[in-house]
Amino acid sequence: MAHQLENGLERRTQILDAAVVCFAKRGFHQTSMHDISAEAGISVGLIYRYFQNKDAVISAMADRHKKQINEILGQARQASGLLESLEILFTAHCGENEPQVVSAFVVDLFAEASRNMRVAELVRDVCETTMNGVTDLIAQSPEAKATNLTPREMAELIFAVNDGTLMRDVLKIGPTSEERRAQQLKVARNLWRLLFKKQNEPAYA
Amino acid sequence: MAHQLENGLERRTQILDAAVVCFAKRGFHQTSMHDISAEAGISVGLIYRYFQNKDAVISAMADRHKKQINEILGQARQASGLLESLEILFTAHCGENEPQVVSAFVVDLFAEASRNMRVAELVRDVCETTMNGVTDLIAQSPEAKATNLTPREMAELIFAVNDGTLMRDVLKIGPTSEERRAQQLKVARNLWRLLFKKQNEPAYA
Amino acid sequence: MAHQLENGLERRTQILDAAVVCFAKRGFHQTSMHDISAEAGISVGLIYRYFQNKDAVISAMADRHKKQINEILGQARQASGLLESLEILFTAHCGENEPQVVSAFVVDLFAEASRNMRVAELVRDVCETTMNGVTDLIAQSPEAKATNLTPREMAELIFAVNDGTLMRDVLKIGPTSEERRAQQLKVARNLWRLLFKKQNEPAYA
Amino acid sequence: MAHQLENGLERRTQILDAAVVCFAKRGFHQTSMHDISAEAGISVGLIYRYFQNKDAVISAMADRHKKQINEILGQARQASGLLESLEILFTAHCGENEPQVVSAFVVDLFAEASRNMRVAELVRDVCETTMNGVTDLIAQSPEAKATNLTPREMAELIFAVNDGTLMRDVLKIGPTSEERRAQQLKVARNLWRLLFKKQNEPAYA
DNA sequence: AATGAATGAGGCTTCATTCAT
DNA sequence: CATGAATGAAGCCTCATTCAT
Repeated sequence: MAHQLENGLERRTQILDAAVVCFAKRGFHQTSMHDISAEAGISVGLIYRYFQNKDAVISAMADRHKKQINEILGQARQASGLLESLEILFTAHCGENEPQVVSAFVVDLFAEASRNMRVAELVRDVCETTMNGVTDLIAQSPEAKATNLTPREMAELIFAVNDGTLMRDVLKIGPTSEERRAQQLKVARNLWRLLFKKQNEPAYA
Repeated sequence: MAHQLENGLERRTQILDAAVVCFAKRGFHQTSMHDISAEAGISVGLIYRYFQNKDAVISAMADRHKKQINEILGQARQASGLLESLEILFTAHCGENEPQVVSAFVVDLFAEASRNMRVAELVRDVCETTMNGVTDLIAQSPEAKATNLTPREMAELIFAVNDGTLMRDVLKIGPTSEERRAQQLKVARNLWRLLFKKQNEPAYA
Repeated sequence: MAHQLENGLERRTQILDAAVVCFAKRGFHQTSMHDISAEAGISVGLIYRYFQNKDAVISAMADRHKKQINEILGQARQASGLLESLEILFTAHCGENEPQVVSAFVVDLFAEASRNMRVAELVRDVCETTMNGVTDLIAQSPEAKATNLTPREMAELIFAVNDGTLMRDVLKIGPTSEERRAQQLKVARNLWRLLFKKQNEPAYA
Repeated sequence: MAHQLENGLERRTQILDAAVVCFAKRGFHQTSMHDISAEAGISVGLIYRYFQNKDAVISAMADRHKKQINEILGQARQASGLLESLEILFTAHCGENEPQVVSAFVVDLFAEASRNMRVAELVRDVCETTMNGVTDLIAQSPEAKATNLTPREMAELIFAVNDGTLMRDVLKIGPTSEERRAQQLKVARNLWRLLFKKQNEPAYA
């Protein structure tokens, strides 16, 4: 029984892993169920044992995305300083080889959210949760500069920059992905520098 | 002949007007040619007289988007101050009744850019052109604060915020669209305030 | 415009003609849309211009069946005597070469009626209309024997026999279809003889 | 071994019991093997241990139907009079709570017979056996009126009415199933009255 | 120039059947 | 004996595209 549940979860994971590859490559609605099954190395029919239909796969992907983001938020909370937290959050979508979050997929997710209520709710929830989490981190941090901005407003700026960077990432501007990521991080850091002192920077400096 | 060209242009415009409505509502790939023809009040076949195929319609949309953004950039350049310029650029996607730029469409456009080279090139071009334009505006402006940031870096931050805001806009968070727009503008202004002095603010203050 | 309507009707008729052949041969649910299109000599997609889906084809078939039966009832009403009327009604489903009503199709129609409300209503309506029609014919006819049966009861018996004969017809019992039909007619006539005098038979005989 | 055969028979019965429920509800070809397994409370695979394939289930159902009808014919033969015999036969398909014969299933069976030789033979056999049985009963009965009809012809009429009634039964005309059954029985009795004297009715009356 | 009927490939989904456990 | 995961063929339906009128 436990074995079956395990198997069920593994299959779902296997399918979602295949799906995210396809979705990132071709988008939700240009990806056929056959594409997913081929990528997963299973038959089409098997997908339907684990997901009611294609929409359910999309919703499950959105759901998994939410969980991944929440995990990353958890990691960010445990970082030793605000800037490190922000870096963890920011870097989520540009991890070395296999980014935990694939920009093309996320942009598609937002596009889908504008038409698919189920997805919209999930994405909204992600946004609110992370926004609140970061607002708290900022509020508890001694590093805020005197900018006349509330922690909430700072968080809003930070996420606007993160999301904008993510959105532009799909354009693949820049020679290599490494350079692109470095460039993106520099932009974000420029904002952080406007908002926060370095952790080890003395307050009076 | 001139008349026919006129007609041709009008037809193309009519079709693209219909297409953007459909694309924003349903996305590129869930919009059928029939949807567009119905929205335009013409027959399906007629679309093929003015566009080679559906992809050509999408490309033409991207092209038109590029022109619209360039127009807005032109307006921004003629504004009397940097902040006004930025506001013109920012407000492009949340004009009162009929926004010149519809967020759901733009997010779809970016999603499409990640798969469609022709679209990717157009969008990249838009980004570079506007980025350069704004960098110039900043460089020529006396309003920059001493932030250790180059005009380019400031422009990067500004566009990251603009795009991030656009992307989140599709989530329709906020009770009314007016309130949503007001909130979005506040976020952007918070960044501008970090970067620039008010136009009439004396330099020595 | 009239031409298009004509065409529309012709196409529908063409499709329904093909459908009834397939339905009689294989049954509603073993007939594929491809079967119908092949029989009609058109493409699958074209069927969907004239019918919303397969169920709509089935419903339309039921509807057409209803109209055909009503036509036959009309002919029966204009016959010169009760027995001739009954013969017209009875013979409807065993016309010489191309029976107006194909027994296998009708049995399927009844089977479908037990699961498909739309079809059930149509079939019920056919039954009631014809039953009422024959009841009237009997009531107005001088040929009824003194059997203590009301016209309605006679009609009920007559239709029970007609339908039972139709149902058994699908078993193809009997060497040739001609002999089968002759045999079926004999059974029906045996009932009629129990109920009615011959038209030219004097009442006192 | 005996135990296994027993088990085998029980399993087959269990499966056929489930199948007839599904078949009556949805028809042969809209019933999936999964439907049957779910109704029987067993796994899909198990059905294939007892039946070669779906067609074999259908054939077995037809076979069982034949046996049930033969049983009913046996009961009818042991009745004390012709009319009672006929009533037993007629009532078979409208037994109080769980009719021994479900009309929707039988109509489907006839529909199937028109395409499936194996089923057709079984149904033909049922028809002939019962027809012969009733012909004999009539021949041996003193209750026949002087109608100039042979026992065979009477049997034909009786079965035509029985089958016709069965076929119409699927339309569920009439408020309650009790009333419907009462009405159906009245129709059949009207025929019987035309053909036979009451059992205790003196011959000279 | 304009229509919309027609095509047919391709996508989503179901389901009979098999087979490893 | 029993399960149910797995397969893949086949069915329904949509839609980009063409073409006769």
